[in-house]
Amino acid sequence: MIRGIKGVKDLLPEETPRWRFIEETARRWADRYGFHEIRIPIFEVTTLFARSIGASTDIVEKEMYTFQDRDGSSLTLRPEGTAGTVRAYIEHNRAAVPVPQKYFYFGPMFRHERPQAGRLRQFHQFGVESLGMADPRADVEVIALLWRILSNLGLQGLTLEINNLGYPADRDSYRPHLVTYLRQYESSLCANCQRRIEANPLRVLDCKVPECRAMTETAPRLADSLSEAAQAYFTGVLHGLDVIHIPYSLNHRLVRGLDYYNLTTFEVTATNLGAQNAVGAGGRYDGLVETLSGPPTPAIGFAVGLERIAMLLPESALRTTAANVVVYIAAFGDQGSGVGLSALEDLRASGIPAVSDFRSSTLKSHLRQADRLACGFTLILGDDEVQKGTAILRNMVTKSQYDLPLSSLPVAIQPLLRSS
RNA sequence: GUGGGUGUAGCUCAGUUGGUUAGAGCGCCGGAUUGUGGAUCCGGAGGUCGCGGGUUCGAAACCCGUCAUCCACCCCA
Repeated sequence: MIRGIKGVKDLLPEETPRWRFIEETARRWADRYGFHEIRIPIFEVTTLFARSIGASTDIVEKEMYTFQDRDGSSLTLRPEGTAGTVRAYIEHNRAAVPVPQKYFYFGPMFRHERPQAGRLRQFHQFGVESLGMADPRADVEVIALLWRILSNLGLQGLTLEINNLGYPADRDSYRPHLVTYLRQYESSLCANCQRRIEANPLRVLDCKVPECRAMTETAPRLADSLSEAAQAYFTGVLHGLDVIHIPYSLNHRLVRGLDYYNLTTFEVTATNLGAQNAVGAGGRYDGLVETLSGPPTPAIGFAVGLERIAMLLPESALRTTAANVVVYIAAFGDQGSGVGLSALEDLRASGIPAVSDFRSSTLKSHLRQADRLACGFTLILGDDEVQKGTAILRNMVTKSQYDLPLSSLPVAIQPLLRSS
């Protein structure tokens, strides 16, 4: 048996309704906030990701699906959506379009990680990117959209955490202070964090090991090294969130894993998600467009993990939207089978959903299938009916039956379906 | 990449210190009802015990290896 690839899942028909519900909700809110859909390729030139995400990040160092094209160039399955979106923004000179460029996207992302609860190798994200506006209200707009979508889906136990990473210059002046502090207590940090002191000291703040947490509790804070401009900007964002009543909590430890973030960063976490508890996250990335050789462009965005949302989505959220009435065609016998095929087609042509199971040859098995398929009505069509030029419509709930003329089936059936 | 758990029927799982023919519930098929579904009753089908080796008179069980899967570390959505 050929199996699917490790960490890559099939979504069977039983689960696609909840995915459609999530996608439709996200689309609806994105539309209300003035974001427009963009569809970008699932693979790009490798250097795009290396330059945007950061060459020393885990994603780029050991998690990308990279392969050689036939001409020898290096391509990579996208591990996230921002890089490609920004590439498209630059390539199509969207900076010249005189309105804010606000995009959203859906799609699969690929990272070679060890699968576990809430983590797959092919997973799906919904994300938005707001390009061109260096205004705290743009941050508020993006965060509000994220919060509205998750709240509207009925997800419970969510927390919005937010932090200010400041400008690159702020972090440059802060980093030596932090490193000096960490060096003092190097021996009591976990092995990982000892390595991080050189590679990425800010990530030590995000470590979950209790000893490291205790150590960093009294570490110098980035917040104290921030420039006035960065502090003023962040104050503007928080004020905006207050004004529109989006609940948040400050988390000075919140450091994102991608290099391109600055100023506002945020993350929504959920209880009941296991170890991978981030549902969605994002932040401002004012330098990225320039890094990729585009014009200076402020920007902010987020991405949410659709698998994680699907895990959290309460069953009650999938309110059974009054399903279409489906007619089951129970056609059997030499003549009934043939007439049944045209009855199916006639109903469908007039907009009535109709199904049948062609394996069934007796009325009994047909009715059983109609029941399993939860069809509201069954059209019984055997040789006797064909002789009389009629068909019997059975209401599967009330069990009442009506004789209908075969010659005008769709017309005769309509009012009976509606009255149910 | 590292660590741990679990692999027995379509599904969820039992299976005694190693001992006859490997079980249950649900599901499936058929009959009671030869043209009327769900409920009930009766009957039936369905298993290379993940795979490969080893120990043993004898292995689903013990040992080694391997694969798959889940969870955690790490990392992240």
